[in-house]
Amino acid sequence: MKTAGIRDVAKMAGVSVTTVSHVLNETPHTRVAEETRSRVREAAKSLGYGPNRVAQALRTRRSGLIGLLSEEIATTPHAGRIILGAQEAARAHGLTLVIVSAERGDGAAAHQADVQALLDRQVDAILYATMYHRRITLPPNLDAVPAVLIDATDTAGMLPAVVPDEVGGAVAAVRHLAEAGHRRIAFLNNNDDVPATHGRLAGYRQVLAEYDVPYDGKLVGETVSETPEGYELAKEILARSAPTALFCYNDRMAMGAYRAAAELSLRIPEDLSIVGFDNQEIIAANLFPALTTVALPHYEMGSWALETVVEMLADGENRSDHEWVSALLPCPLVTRDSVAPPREFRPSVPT
Amino acid sequence: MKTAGIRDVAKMAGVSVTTVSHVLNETPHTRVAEETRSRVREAAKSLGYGPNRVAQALRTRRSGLIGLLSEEIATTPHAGRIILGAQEAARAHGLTLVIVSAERGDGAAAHQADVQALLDRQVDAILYATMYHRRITLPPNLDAVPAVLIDATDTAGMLPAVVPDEVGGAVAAVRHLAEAGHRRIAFLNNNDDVPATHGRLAGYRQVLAEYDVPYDGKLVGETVSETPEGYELAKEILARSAPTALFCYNDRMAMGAYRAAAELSLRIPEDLSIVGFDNQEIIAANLFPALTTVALPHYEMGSWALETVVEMLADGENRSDHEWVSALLPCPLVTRDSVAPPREFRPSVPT
DNA sequence: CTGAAAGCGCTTACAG
DNA sequence: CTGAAAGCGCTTACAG
Repeated sequence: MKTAGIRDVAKMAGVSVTTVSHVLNETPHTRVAEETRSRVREAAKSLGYGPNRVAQALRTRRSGLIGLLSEEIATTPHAGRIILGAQEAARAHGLTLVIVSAERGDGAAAHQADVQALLDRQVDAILYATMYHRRITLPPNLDAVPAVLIDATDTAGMLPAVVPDEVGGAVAAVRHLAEAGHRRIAFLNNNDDVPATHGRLAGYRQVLAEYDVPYDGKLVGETVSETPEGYELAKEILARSAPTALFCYNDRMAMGAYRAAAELSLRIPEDLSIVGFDNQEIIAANLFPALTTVALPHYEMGSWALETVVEMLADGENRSDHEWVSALLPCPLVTRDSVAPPREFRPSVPT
Repeated sequence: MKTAGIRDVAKMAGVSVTTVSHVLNETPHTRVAEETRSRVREAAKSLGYGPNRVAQALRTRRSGLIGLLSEEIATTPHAGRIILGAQEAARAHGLTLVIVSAERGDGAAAHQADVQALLDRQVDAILYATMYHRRITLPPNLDAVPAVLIDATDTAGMLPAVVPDEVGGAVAAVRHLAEAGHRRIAFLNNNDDVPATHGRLAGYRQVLAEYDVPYDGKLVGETVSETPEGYELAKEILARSAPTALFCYNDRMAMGAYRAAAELSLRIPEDLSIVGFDNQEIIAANLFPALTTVALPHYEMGSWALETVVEMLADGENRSDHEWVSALLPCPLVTRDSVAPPREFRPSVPT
């Protein structure tokens, strides 16, 4: 039971394979009698014919394959959402995603072999994703096809890149707190030298400036972004500076802050408001009260990257890679139940 | 700057393309002078030649592509781990994974189009994964190539399938509790009609029997496996039956149970031991105390499926799909800090 | 309006 | 030990 080929369709319709190809592909500038067209289409359908994409690829030098190289596919749902965004966009263009999950670490050399494997597969383009927003050095062979970076920028700045707007996300979070009336807002930051750390701090300071509240170093702390450390840091800052709200570097840290609050008998959000970052659903939605946080646009980055690569493929002759514009995608605030006005601002109307 | 082809290598080495093909592929039963071989290899290396896999695929009728159809890629890290397991096994065999994320739901008809797209791509085999362990109806065109089911079994039982050993996982969890001395162990179950629900209950009962403790319906409750409901259910059972330990259907439910315990001023694990299921790292490792739970073997299911499909491909002539054996993969217990002996069993040695 | 033929880059009997 | 040639299933100038 081998599957039907174009020759079978031609035979059945009583035409040449040339004609079959033309009608099935709707080749422009080709006159084929309408009657012939429908004969061909019927034959194709009744044979369940689908063109062999491998043969097409060899002939047209377009494989319709897009390579996605992603670090750390397994650890968080983040990579999954990038994949989903890219995959759905790919499907809309008749493209197929081929995935290779690279070793962790920015070993450009290590990734070179993965890129080569993709290149041998004749992928039309490559999406290169890291597990969190950072600057990387690219494997040199990545220049063989159009490529875009996801959640990363390259140190040489040669490739279009799509990254989350860390500053904007932090602004949304802190402004949300400020609008609720908070002025003593602590920031529990991470201490890595990554864009998220700097960007979120910048957003925090920007909102402070907007509201004319002076930056107070005692309200800001740094630690590795893990829950136990988040707990320690939250306890320390809560004890030291009595903030009415906490802006946490990420949801895991917020989880630690929840515990610190509970230990100090601070109710959330009545006594203390908390905003996180990342929108890790499984944490944010399941914490009690559910955590208001900022979402990272992984799905959107995946689809943006795919769409961009499609444009590059269409317009490849006219521009070189670095002339393509990069994107800063918004990090929307996801409102749940962890924010309320501070005690002193609370209107005296009982709920 | 087009990439080198086999012809370029042949020219450079001063041999025919036939010879190049033979030495690079190490075709068995082919005598080629060692001196010629090294000339060819040097030429290939200096040109950076890698065979065009598309052309190879067309010629050999083996694409080296394995399709992975997965529902719900984005929601949990589960799919990511399946992908990773399959991808790493694929790489070891020189195979490449192509991913399509299917619509949620078991619409065999909807998935048929996705399978067809994979088939048009000439994938050698298909891995068909669902987002959680369940029984499904297969799209009819899935029989065109070797296929294996991941985390699912098909109602017709035609395909090899790899699923987690739900019973065994529950046994490990409950036995762990029993070994610590617990006898009043509550089970907070899910109320869906899925294998996990039935399997985990069976495992629970099995351990009870082992320890000669009679099954007590009052210690078992069902709810949808979400945190708020888990909280309600835990509170109810804790109040009603005073268990010394809780076995939770999954980690999210355990998260609700933690809150119930806190509200009742029950310390974990001193006053109450809790075991979860799923090992959702981000919850289990970040809860306080860290949650002892049972891991689902997603990575292992991915690699098992890939390896099986490779065997089917190698031995395809001799057996039909349904003669291949399915697998029940172990769900190992991951010990963290949420289990201790019950009060009455505690040795009087202070820690 | 339709078709014969070349060729994409390989592999593989087959011949020598 | 090595090579000439056919062919995988398509698309695409080109001719008629």
